[in-house]
Amino acid sequence: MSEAIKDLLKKNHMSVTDSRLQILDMFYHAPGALAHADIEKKASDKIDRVTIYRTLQTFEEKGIIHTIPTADNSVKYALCKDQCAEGHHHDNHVHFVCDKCSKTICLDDVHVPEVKLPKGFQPHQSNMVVNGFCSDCRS
Amino acid sequence: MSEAIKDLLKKNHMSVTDSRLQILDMFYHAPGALAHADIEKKASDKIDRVTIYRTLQTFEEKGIIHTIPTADNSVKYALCKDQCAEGHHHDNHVHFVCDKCSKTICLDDVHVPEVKLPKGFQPHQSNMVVNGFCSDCRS
DNA sequence: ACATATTTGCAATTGTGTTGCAAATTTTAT
DNA sequence: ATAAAATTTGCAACACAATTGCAAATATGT
Repeated sequence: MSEAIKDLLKKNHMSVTDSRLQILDMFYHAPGALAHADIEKKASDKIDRVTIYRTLQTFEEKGIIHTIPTADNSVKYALCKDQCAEGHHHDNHVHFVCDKCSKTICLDDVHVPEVKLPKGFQPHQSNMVVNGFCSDCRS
Repeated sequence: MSEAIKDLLKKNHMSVTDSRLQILDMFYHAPGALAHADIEKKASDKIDRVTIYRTLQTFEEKGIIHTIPTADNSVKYALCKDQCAEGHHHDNHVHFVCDKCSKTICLDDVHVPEVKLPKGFQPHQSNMVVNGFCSDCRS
């Protein structure tokens, strides 16, 4: 099962270690985005807090995961659907945060619409986060 | 000069204090959004860290300022253009963050477009942040 | 299998935000 | 204008999140 994950690490020129395999595996099986705390809790063999921070940072730099700009300023991460270029993300999809179960989901197929900015502004990247009830939680 | 600011405080049933006048004044004269740290630095008569936190929180509850969901998960505040209802914000404008000077600006006239969500998702609120170069910084 | 390079875990440190409480300030009623 | 009541402030202490330096452990390339 973890062969594919190992390959992903190798393809990105990273050493294959237990922590990395375990964390990447979590992302592949998670229902939505993961926060540092989620990973810390779920890790079966305890992984050091610091290692988790460093792993997330490395994954992000390599373009394997991306951070999600939530409205409540908490930090969550999710897999980049298509590999992003190293040091350069290009995922322009909308993110959804459920107000009830607080699951955070990448809507890979919904991409952020363009907006017309006032004169002089030069846009590089747009982020959009929608809050509401997810399909599991709406009554 | 601060008469208008005093009135705003009174209108919202808040005691008129030096810290509040000073902080509100900063917002009225700031070029963009302010972070807690900005206020702490700029305050001429030093205002206690805790007082700043509490003042920002109160202003937000009263609908005088709103938080801005930046992509880097830092917390910034800006004036609500029209008074928001107490405990209920209704500003649906796009925010712009400059990648060079990192000024954060409310684009009051650009409002967040609707997006079509997948089946089952029930949206309540949308936030959009655009990064790029502001009118002062584009070359 | 060994030497080299990378990663990990620990301890210590920094940063951010919160809470309780007494002193100071503001408001309200007189 | 003054005194009592209510609110706000500043300080100390705390809780939690995140970063750094460094030695020990693990992974890689030959």
